[in-house]
Amino acid sequence: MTINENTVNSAVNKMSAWLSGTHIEHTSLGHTVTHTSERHLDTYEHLFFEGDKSSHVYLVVSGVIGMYKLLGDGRRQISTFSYPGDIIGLDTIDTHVNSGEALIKSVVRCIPVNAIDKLIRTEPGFGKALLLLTATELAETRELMLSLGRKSATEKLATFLLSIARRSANNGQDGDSISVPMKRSEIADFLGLTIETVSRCFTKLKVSRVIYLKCNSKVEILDMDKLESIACG
Amino acid sequence: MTINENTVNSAVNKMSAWLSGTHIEHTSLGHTVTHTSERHLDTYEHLFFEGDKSSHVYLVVSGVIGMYKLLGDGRRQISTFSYPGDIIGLDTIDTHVNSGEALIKSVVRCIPVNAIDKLIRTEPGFGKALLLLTATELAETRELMLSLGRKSATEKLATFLLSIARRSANNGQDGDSISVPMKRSEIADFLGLTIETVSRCFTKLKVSRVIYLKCNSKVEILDMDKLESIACG
DNA sequence: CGTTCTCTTGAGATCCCTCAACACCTGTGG
DNA sequence: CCACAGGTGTTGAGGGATCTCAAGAGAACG
Repeated sequence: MTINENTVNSAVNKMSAWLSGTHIEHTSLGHTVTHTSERHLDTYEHLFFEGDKSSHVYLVVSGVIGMYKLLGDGRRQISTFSYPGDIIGLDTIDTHVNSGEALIKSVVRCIPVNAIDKLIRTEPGFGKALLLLTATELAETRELMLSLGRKSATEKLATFLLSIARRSANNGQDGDSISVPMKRSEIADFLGLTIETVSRCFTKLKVSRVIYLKCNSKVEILDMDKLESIACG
Repeated sequence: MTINENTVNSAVNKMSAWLSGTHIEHTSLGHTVTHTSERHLDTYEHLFFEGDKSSHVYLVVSGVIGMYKLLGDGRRQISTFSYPGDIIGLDTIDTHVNSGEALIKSVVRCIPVNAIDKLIRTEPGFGKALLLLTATELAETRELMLSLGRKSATEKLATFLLSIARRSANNGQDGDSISVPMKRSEIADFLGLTIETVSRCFTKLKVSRVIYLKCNSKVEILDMDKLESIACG
């Protein structure tokens, strides 16, 4: 078996199918899958908190979930934003190591962990697909570390906007006109900056005609080459 | 199956046994396992570079391997240090996303990826153990992001020393007298700082009697409570 | 006993943070 | 319709943590 990007995409698709039940109906696991349920979250509502026992894995159906950790004095680091199709809880062994909060109204499908265990034992390829997804998430997280540890504020923001643009393009949407559903404070906590610095960097990119802001949550990328060269230093 | 820290430790042990062959001898996979080989690395020798096709997964036998990424202008971010017992390549799908370099003379066992695939298909529990390891590594990486993004220089160094101390204690060694096998420049590239700042923070911890330096690679922790309170902000 | 590499320390520069004021938007109630 | 309040984003001024540049101290090695 050759493993490449297509394999991963296929794993993502199959995974979504498995977890939302379309795959499973035809198997002996139909019973288990009827136990999955949807959960609707309002803006700022939490899916779970750091330290909670982990009972489920979640498939994001719509909206955006932010995963974060806090320091004692309130400093926050958002480790990832989870979009529709993403799976939440792959970093979880026994208890949640992050808190998960809906940034906007969101819907998730809840899969009990014992259902996951059962799928691993009984569905050929499921465990492998889960492993590929987790490996991909690990690789992405380490890419982020490069941003956090070694890039300047503007480089961080450019990198962030590019990652959203690429995600958009991968989903068949326009990669040049992107939607940024999170607030400045959430971007700041993701990039290890303050809201003021994020705002100033947006202004800098605006003034240099690299981006155009239709509104605070709609960014048009005017000069993709320049954005990429800023992002890579 | 309840998943907790013991499960993970057991997974690590079993994984090491599987990959070094002691488990496998008794199975039909003895043939495959004879294809694993050891590789000896000198200080600064690379195991692989970012972008290389990934042919193997590696089990660290001795020494320390640093995994890192570079920006175009030479800025470096080390994403993890791999110690004996650790597995390298869990973040890898098709090509390596990091470069792997030996920080000191090291030995690794090389397991071809197709052998991994075979083990997943034939050894019950192997895929699950691999998934647990990858999930643990993801959780640890996200913990690091909190350090990188939100902690001060001294807090970062304290956190780093603590993590080494905990690893030592877990291996049955003295957690108060730890070995720091990496240079200042490697610590700096791991914590997102400069060597000068790392040096100054060492001095600060020394002067405030939290640690004592026998030599540059041997740190004695004099006040564990204080070190922990510094690390958590 | 030089040479080289690493680490430490100091002085000044820089980037980002802090604090503060204000602009903008939205919803609410008079 | 306007006044007002609360949330969010922008901009400015000043300060501080870390970086840069530079010099020198230690350690390792032939």
